[in-house]
Amino acid sequence: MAITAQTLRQLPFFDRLGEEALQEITRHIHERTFSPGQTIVLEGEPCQAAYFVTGGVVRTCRLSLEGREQVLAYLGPGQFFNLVPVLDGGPTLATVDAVTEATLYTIPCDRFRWIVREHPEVALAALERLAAEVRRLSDMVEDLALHTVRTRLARFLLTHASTGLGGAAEDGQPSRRWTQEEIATSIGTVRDVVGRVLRAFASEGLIRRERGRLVVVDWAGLEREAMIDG
Amino acid sequence: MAITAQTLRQLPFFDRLGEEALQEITRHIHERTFSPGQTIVLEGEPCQAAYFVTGGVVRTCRLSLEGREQVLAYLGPGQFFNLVPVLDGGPTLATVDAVTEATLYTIPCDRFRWIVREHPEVALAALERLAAEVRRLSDMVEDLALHTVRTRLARFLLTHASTGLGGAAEDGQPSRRWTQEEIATSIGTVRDVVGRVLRAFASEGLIRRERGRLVVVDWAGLEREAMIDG
DNA sequence: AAGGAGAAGCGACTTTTGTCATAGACAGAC
DNA sequence: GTCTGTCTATGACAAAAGTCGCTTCTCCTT
Repeated sequence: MAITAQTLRQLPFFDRLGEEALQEITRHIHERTFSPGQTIVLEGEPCQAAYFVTGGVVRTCRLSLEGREQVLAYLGPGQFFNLVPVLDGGPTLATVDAVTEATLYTIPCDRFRWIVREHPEVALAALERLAAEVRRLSDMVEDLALHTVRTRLARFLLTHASTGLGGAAEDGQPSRRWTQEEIATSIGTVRDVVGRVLRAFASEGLIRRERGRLVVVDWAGLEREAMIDG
Repeated sequence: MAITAQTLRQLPFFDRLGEEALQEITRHIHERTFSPGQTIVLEGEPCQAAYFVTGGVVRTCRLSLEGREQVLAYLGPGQFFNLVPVLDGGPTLATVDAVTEATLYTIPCDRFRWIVREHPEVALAALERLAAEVRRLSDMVEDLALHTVRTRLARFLLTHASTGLGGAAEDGQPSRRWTQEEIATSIGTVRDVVGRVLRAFASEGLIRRERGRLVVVDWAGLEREAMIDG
């Protein structure tokens, strides 16, 4: 598929640019496709390019020497990664791999830096995005440092299950189906512990588990576990 | 002390601005002083202003309902806080209080936003700063999610003790003296545990403890505990 | 329909972390 | 000096988190 100024304009970052600028940028963008599980960039490597997700889902994560991993974010269409290393020229911040089949637009590092310098609108868009990132990460730090796995799991359930979690939810929202392993790497623990706490929640009547799906039964109760306000 | 274009120019963010712009900005900046322990901004409040530290040390932290706290950063002269809420207009991200007597320059929110929009140099400086912040926070998340207290404490010692920790270090660097409580809130645990692990390190000959000061004895050994590389 | 791979269930056990209670050490205030 | 408040030492204990081993379930492939 050809990359045109039209397709570019649909992305954040570029939605406020003029026609000529878009034309110019178009020449430096390439589209790449990755299959599930494939690694896109590796933590610690020198920064090569900036990436836009245009289709599918990718995740950024950190891994420890013992093989445990911590997911920093799941990213879908319209979202961006590698912004930090592109801006500061440092090594890649986290490993990114494709969760589903994913298509990405890539822009070489120096080219993107040039765009940011030449087009204040883009710089402002980048600021917004980084600010959001700082917010998210601060919340993660607080969660990990100050709350138990039980609390973190309750919060995860509240934010990821509208009414049911996994498969098509009852309200029609086809929310993603999460494995215990995925939940574990999102909230900073291991699969077994997630399973144990889910069992506890189920036996306390907070959630129901049917055919591998999780359904929130007692929303208020879960909120209590999540210690929303006080 | 009057705030002049000269004093402003010594700060990051403004060091690349022209004379007239600085003059203009000067009119909107106020200086305030805080005494140790005093709260400067409170997490969750609507954003009032952007702050520059010009003297002393402040810290940003999050607190839990149980009274535990997690320090996100210690900031000294030349450093900035409240950048995120100023940019995105959201609530204040973390509580900030003065560690020592501290003097700050404050710029009203909307005024700073205006400066960022009008002066791309400032926007770029802000990008740099946010990028650094994202890096730091990502590291914290990894540490908290994937490493034990023992490992985190070893890392803390390595990064905060050039050769000795607390009081004037042997190499002349008058590195700050840390209480166990402060260490605990920095690495996401509680005082008692820090004390316990320090005792362990001491009995294993990794550090020495003299008159309330900590001295790294076996740097390589500590690096092993910190799991630097593999 | 059988086989297999990935996911989940579950119990026993270990380690790590957090809590509590109490005592000592030390520095500065008066 | 004595007092007082902050910091530290230390052990006993409780709770949370992580590890292991093995079973069971499900869905997909052949």
